[in-house]
Amino acid sequence: MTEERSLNFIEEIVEEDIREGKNGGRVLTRFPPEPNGYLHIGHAKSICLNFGLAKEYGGKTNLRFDDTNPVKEDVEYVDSIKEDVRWLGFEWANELYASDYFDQLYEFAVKLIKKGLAYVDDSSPEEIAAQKGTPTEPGKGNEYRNRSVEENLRLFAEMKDGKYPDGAKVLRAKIDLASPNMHLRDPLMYRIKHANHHRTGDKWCIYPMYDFAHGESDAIEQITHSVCTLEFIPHRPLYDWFIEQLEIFPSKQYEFARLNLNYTVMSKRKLLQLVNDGYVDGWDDPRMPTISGLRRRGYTPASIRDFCERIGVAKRENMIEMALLESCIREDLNKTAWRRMAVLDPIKLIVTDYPEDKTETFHGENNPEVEGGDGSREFPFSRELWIEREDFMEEPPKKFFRLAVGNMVRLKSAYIVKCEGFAKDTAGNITEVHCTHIPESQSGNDTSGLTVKGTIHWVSVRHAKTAEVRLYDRLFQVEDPSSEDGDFKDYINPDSLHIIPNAYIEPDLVNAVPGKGYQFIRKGYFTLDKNSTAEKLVFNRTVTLKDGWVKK
RNA sequence: UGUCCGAUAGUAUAAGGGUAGUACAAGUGAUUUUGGUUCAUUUAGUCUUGGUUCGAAUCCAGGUCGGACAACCA
Repeated sequence: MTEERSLNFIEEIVEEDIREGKNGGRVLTRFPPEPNGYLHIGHAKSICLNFGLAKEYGGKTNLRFDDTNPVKEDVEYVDSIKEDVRWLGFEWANELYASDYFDQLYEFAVKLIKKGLAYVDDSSPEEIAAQKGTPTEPGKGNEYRNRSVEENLRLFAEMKDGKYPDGAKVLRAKIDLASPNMHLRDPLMYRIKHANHHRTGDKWCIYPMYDFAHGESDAIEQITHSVCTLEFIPHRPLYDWFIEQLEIFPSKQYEFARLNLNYTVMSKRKLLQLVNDGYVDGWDDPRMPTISGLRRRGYTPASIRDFCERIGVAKRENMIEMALLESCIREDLNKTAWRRMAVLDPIKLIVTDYPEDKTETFHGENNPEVEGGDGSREFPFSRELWIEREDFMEEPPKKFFRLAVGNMVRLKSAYIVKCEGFAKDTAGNITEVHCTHIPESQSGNDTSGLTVKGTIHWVSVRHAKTAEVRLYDRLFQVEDPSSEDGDFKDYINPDSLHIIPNAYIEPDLVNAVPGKGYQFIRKGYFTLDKNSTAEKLVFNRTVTLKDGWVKK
C-alpha cells in the first residue's frame, strides 16, 4: 500500500537529519528572492522544492526578500513575487526581509572587527580586483589590511554615519588572500550607498553585501535547510566561516542545478532586456517563461507544480524540453477545459440541401473526459457554416479523412455531410465548399448506419461571434540562445506571435470567464487574455493539441 | 595552468555491491462523433581505461568531457 517513491538527494538529506534528530526534527526552509524582477519558471522549481520540503516533513517556509541592494530593488517586484507564490498555491510562514536584520548585521560586523577579522579598506574597486589575483595566482594585501581594531571600529562607524561618499571605503572580512577559493580572498561585507531603500528609507547609507547577509539571515531565522542553486557552492565555505566566527545558528546550505528550458532564456537580466527593448509586451507577455506570463498564457498552478515534480532535483546541469511543460498543461486542461468550437482560418461550407431559413439547435458536452460530460451547452446549426480552410482539400493525399469531393465527414455534434463540390474565385482561391447532409445521421439520433473517419468542427455563419485569437510559438529559434554566437536577441523567433483579428466562435463563448481554460476542439487550449472585453473578446492559445496527423 | 561541482536512452530522472526502471519525446497498432483522450506495444542508455569483488551504474585510481568561481550584483 505504501507508494514507493524515490527521493531526491535533498529529501534524503532531510530524512536523514530527521532520523538523527538534528534540529530536534525541525524543518524550516526559505524562499529568498531579490525583489529586482519577476519570478520565472526556474523560481517555480525552487519554490516547489522549498515549500514542498516543508510540507512533506511537517515544517514551514519563510518568504524572505534579499533586499540588500536598494538601487536595483522595488516594491513592484515585492508585490508581484508575493502574488506569484500564492498563485502557485503556497503560503509562507513569515514574510521577512534581509533589511529587517540591518541592525543585527551591523552588530555582527562590529563583532568581527573586534575579533580582528574585518577591516576597512579605502581602495578603489579596481585596486581591490587587482589585489585579489586570479583563480591561478594568489592575491596580495595592502596597507589597510593592518589597521588596528580601534581604527576599524571608528572608520566603520563613520561609514555608517555618512561621513564618506559612495565607494570611498568598504568593510572587508580578513580571511586569506591566497585561498584557492576566490570568495575567501577578503570578501567585501559592506559598501557605502547613499540610496533610499524601499523598506528602511534613508536610515542607512551602508548596505551589507549578499554574502554577508544571506547566511546570517538564515541563521537569524534558524533555517535548517538552506537550499540554493549550484553557483553558490563556492560561497558555502565563506558562509560557514561567518557562522563559525559569529557563533550563530549553523544553517546548512545545499545546492541543486537550476532549471533550463529549451527555446527560451531564464535569466532575469535577459528577461528584463526583452521587456525594456520591447521584444515582448511586458513581464507577463504570454511568451515569457515568467510565472505571470505563463498565467496569462493559460497555464494552471497545478500544471506548473506537476512539471516541477516531474523534472526532478539533482546536481547535474540540465536542459528540459518544452515538450514536457506542454505535456503537463495538456494533461491538466484535458481534464478540466470546456470544449467549444471556433474556426480560426475560415472557409464557407454550404449545406445545399438544407433550407435557407431553418435553424436547429444542437448540444455538446462541456468535457467528455468527465463523468456526465460536466454539463453541456447548445449551439445553432444552419445552412451556411464556417469550417477550417485546412479541413477541405481539392486534391487530398491518400489518408486524408476530412473533406474532399466525394468524401463524407461528420460535423461535430450535428450531421454527416457529403462533399459535392466547391467554388473558386478568379484568383483560384477556394471560396466555398458544397455539401449535402444525411438527415438520419443527426448526432445522438443516428439511424443512417454510416461510419465516417473524420469529424470536423464548425460554426454557423449567421450565429457566429467573433474574437481576436493570439497564437504563440516558441520565443527563440534555437534551443539555447545564450550559448549561440552573438547576442541572444539575434535568435528571437520573428513568428512567435500570430494574431487572428476575427476568428469565428460559437455563441456560448461570449460567456467565457477569465482564468478558465477552453479547448477549441481540434485546435488547442485557449484562455481569455487579461485585455479581453465584452466588446472585443481576446483569446490566448495556451498550447496546441497533440497532432498525430502528418502529411506524407 | 588553481579550486570546486558534475557525467545513466533524444531530454530529464531512479536503481545506494546482486534483473538498468519511470516520465516526456519518437515509432507501430487498437479504440474514438476531437487525426485529441485512453489502451497496448516497439526503439533507445550506464563518458573512458584500469583496479577491488563471485558480482560494479554504484567502491578505488588515472584520464576525457561539461560546468562554476576573480562585480562595491544576488
